[in-house]
Formats: sequence, C-alpha cells, structure tokens
Amino acid sequence: MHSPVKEQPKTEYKMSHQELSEQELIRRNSLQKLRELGIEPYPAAQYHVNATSADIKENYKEEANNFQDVVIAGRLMSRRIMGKAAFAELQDQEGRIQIYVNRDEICPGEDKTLYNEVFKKLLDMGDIIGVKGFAFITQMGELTVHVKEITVLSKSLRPLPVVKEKEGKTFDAFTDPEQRYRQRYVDLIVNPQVKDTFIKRTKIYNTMRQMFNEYGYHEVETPILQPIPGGATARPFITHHNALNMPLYMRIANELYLKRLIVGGFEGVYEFAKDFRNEGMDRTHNPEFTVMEIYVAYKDYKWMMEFTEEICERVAMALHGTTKVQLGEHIIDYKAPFPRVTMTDAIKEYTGYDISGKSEAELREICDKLGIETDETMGKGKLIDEIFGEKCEHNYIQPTFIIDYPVEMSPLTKKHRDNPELTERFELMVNGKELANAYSELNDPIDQRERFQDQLKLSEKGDDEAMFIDQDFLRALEYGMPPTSGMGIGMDRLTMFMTNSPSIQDVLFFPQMKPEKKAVELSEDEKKIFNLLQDDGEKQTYPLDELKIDSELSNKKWDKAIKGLTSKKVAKVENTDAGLTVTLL
RNA sequence: CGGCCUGUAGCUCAGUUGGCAGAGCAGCUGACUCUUAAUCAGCGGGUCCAGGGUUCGAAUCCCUGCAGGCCGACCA
Repeated sequence: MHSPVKEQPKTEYKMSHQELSEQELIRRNSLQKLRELGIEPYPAAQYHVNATSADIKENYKEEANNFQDVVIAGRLMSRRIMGKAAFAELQDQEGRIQIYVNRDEICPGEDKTLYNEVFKKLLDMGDIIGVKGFAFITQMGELTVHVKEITVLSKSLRPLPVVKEKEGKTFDAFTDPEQRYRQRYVDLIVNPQVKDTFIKRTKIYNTMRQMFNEYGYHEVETPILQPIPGGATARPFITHHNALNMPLYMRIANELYLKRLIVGGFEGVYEFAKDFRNEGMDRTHNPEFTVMEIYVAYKDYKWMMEFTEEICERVAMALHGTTKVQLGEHIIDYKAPFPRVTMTDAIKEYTGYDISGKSEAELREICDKLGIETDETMGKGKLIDEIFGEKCEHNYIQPTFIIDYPVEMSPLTKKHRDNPELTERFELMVNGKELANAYSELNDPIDQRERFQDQLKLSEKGDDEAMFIDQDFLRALEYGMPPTSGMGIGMDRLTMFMTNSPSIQDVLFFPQMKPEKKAVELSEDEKKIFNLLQDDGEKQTYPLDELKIDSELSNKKWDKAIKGLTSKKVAKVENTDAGLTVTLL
C-alpha cells in the first residue's frame, strides 16, 4: 500500500514555505495582524463604488465643487508617507488617481491604530482597498481624493514590480517577455499600454459585430471538434472522444459549416472562430488563433471587396479616428478603395514572367530560374503560390487586393466567370502579409466533388496538407446553395496591424508557452538512480532489476529512492513484456 | 530544426584577469501634516536557471540540459 495522499501535502506545504521570500513572509504576517485587529482582509460584502478614477478626472470642477462624496476602489500602486499624512495612488479599471490620507481624519478619536498600524504598516503596494472621501486639488495642482474612510478589500501577498515614471520616462519597467506572457495579470497591472492593446482588440470585435448586425447578418457558433477538419489546408490537432470511441479534430477553419447554414436558408452568417493549427510558432503564428468568417448569399467576391474595405475603414476610424494607422516604420492608410491586382499581373510585375496558360513543367522551369526550390509533390497551384510568396507578397505594404488565383490552389472557390483556369478569389495584403481571404464560393456540387478528388490526388502525391473529402458537405451542396461570397479575416493579425504590435504574443492574453518546470530536489540516493538512468544512452530506459543492482543500494534505500523518483514524476516504472523497466520522464 | 543573444535580490540591471555577491527601486526600523521617481538616517534580503566538469578556488572557463527573445528554415 502506498499513501501518496498523506505524504504529498506535507512536502508541498514545506516546499512552498521554504520558497517564500522575505517580503512574502512579511505580507503574510501583516495579513495575520489585520485579522488580529478585527479587520477581515478578504471581506465578503459588496463594496458599493459610485465613481471611477476616470469619472473624477474628466468631470471634476473646482468651482462646481462636485464629487464631494465619492467612493472608489482599486489597487494601491504607490505610497508617499510623510508622518501624519500620506499620498498614495489608487488604480482602478480606468486608470490611477491620487488619494490623500490624513491621520487625524481617518482616526478622529484617540485611537490612531487605523492610520499608524493599518495604513502605514499593514497595507502594501498591490493591496486592493476602497476609499470614501471628496475630490480636491492639491497645492501642487493634482486632482486628489481626500480620504475620510478606508476599507481593506483584498490583501496582496506578493510584491508587484514597481514601475515608476517621471516626465514620460519609465523607470524599472516590467519588461521580461517571458514573465510578461506567463503572468499576464502582472503585466496588465503595471503596464497600462498592454491593457490598452486589449481594449482596442475588443473594440475591433465590437465594431465589426455592430457592422455585420447593421447589415442584418446572423452571428452563429459551429463545432470546434470536427470529425473531418475541412475548409483549409493545414495540419490539425487530433484528439479522441472516449464515449464515441472515435478520433476528433480541432477545427482548422469553420468554412464548411457556415456554408451548410447558407444551404439551410440563412442569407448572411458570421462567426468569430478560434481555429487550431498544429504547425510552427513564430512572431505571427500561435497554435490557437481567431478568424472571423462571414458568408453572404447572392453576393460575389467583387461585392466582398467593397465590404472588406468598409470593415477596414470602420475599424481604423473607431480606434484612431482616422484611416491612417502607424505600423512599424509605415503608415498604413485604410481609406477605400484599395487597388485590385491580379495574381498574374503581380507575378509579371515583380518577376517579369507571364504565368498565364503555363504547364506544370513550364512553371517549374520558371521557379528554377527565379531560384525557388521546388519538389515533386508540388502541383501548378502550389508552384504559383511559391512564386507569389517569394517574389511578390512582401511588396504590398498598403492595403491591396490580389485577385483571381489559379484554380489548383483554391479548391473551394468558384471558377472565374471569364477564365476557367482562374478562380474568383481575393486576398487582402497589408504590410506584405495576408490579412483577409475571400471568394465567390463554389456551389456547383459536381465541380466541388472533382476539386476534392484533385486534392486527394495531391495528398497521394505526398502533400500532407491537402484537403479531406467531406461527403456531408457535398450532400449539402447537392440540395443547392445560393451563389454566395465568403470572407475570412485573421483577427489576431488585424489586431496587430491596428495596434502596431510586432508580435502575436502582444495581442493574445495568454500566448502558448512551454510549461514552467519547477526545480525538483532529489535526495542523494534518488540522484544516484537518476544519473544511472541519464547515462543510459538516448532511450534512458533500464530494466528494473539491473538498475537496482547497479545502484548498489540496500533494499530499503532502493525502495524509498525509486518511489521518490516516481512520485516526483522524474521516472516511471512500467510493466512490459520484457519485465519491469524504469524510464526517465 | 539551425544561428545569435539572455537567465544574478520582489523588479530593473552591474559584476573587471577565476579570488569575500553588488547598485537603484521595492522591503524593514525610525523622522517628517499638500507629496508625486517625495525626502533624510539606519538595517535586512541570494538555489547567481539546472546538472556535470576543469581548478586550491567558478556568477565568471568548458560540456549537457531547461526556459525565453530575435533572426532564419519549415509552415499559411
């Protein structure tokens, strides 16, 4: 019988207390003292606030003598104590406001404990308090709340980074990217520009939602767990449903579901969708990201270009009050209309080659001449895509629609009304990157089936990103889908562009990170076994009997050490065909 | 996956040729009733990312690993 339940809390308790810093111990001590003074550091009752820092700052007028009975709450961000009086800053959702605390005013009687002990000693920066008082302007001219009453709302047990500022210069800023992303809550508390970026992000969503609703379109939700990951070419995450005993994929796109809804009779549907792609991560890619997809019946891609221009204009105006937005060294102007450039013209312009009507072999030759690497799995579509990606894409800094893509690289797109080699598709390029992707949706079920079959051939050729055949989607199309235009826009990228953020991590609250590993402390005997396992080549697996002999430990010591290693998740014991083995984790 | 850089106190960072672990802010003690990076005096605080190695001696040199950043590759 093992009893991990009994042992584990004990060690954890011990460990967590060993790790406490001096400042953390002092704060825990203050917490205790508050309770001894009859002050609950985590009160249950609601605290009725009647103003915010921004309210007071925007609307206080000395001559009007308003805000004479305000109640505000927030986090204590700085303190300047001068004997019997003190200034401090309180930070609420809207920002910071200075408060003035006078000993004899918060302690009118003989007992000065509330000021001398509670305010001066037991409260710290980072604590959340509520204050009741009146607004006034100090001799130095700063709008301040003169405190009459102070309430502890939440004691903070960890010291915050102290960021100071003078004349626009920031001192000791909390800048370590790892800590900022892992502890976004701290980042948000001490770096106001970070909060601003995320407020803008929400404003982008609200602006778009409002526009779509004005148009009468319908916001919907479609499955994230999909039996067939369709609608895009990308490697999916795979998971497993236990009760159904079947694999499920995390969606890489929601396109095929939204089109089913168009078949079902909705004439305009949209979804802000979290998509998941099991691919590389870099400055512009996170494994989970958000795409807004919209489908409108009886429209085509030309209409959708104008609609997309309106989105960009409205979003820029809502955020900045102008269509001109700073992005790195460029100023991007989202004023409509944006130029429309065909893919053929774009390639002609930047490479000199005319790709129209060229065969696969001819295209491969052009790639060779341009110094673009190719391989056997690449079809016509992919070759053209490579040329555009290598030689053209990065040139489109100002918003530009690239239109009329080759049919091979757009399996869900209607063939061009004038040229069957092309499709009615556009991508909106901004700052050399794809921001939106749209087409006149393919609604010919027989054509769609053939396109899927072409994808299947690509897949057999070795393209592991080619699309699966979604039979139910084809069945839906066979019932008839009205001519429809659809568009997808990368919300993370849009937010980056609109907030001048160089990295996707700056526009995601919680970007994906490898887990923090806690240093595991091992006993002498545990280390001995650990080292034996570590030295055992790459596999780091050892037959249990052999390991025990090699460790030269007594039965008792061996037992204790190996149990210690398994309970700390350093190694595991497995019962295999070959007998018991020990593997390093 | 490859190259470069980073990891030292709660935060921001120094740390010389390998020779006692440092500063500012924060913290603690005290002074101070309109300050604002408040000020003044004093004090405490370290798994130098982890594990090995070289050495009389390692934050520093070497190896391995972990985490992060930037660039590139792959990838839309």
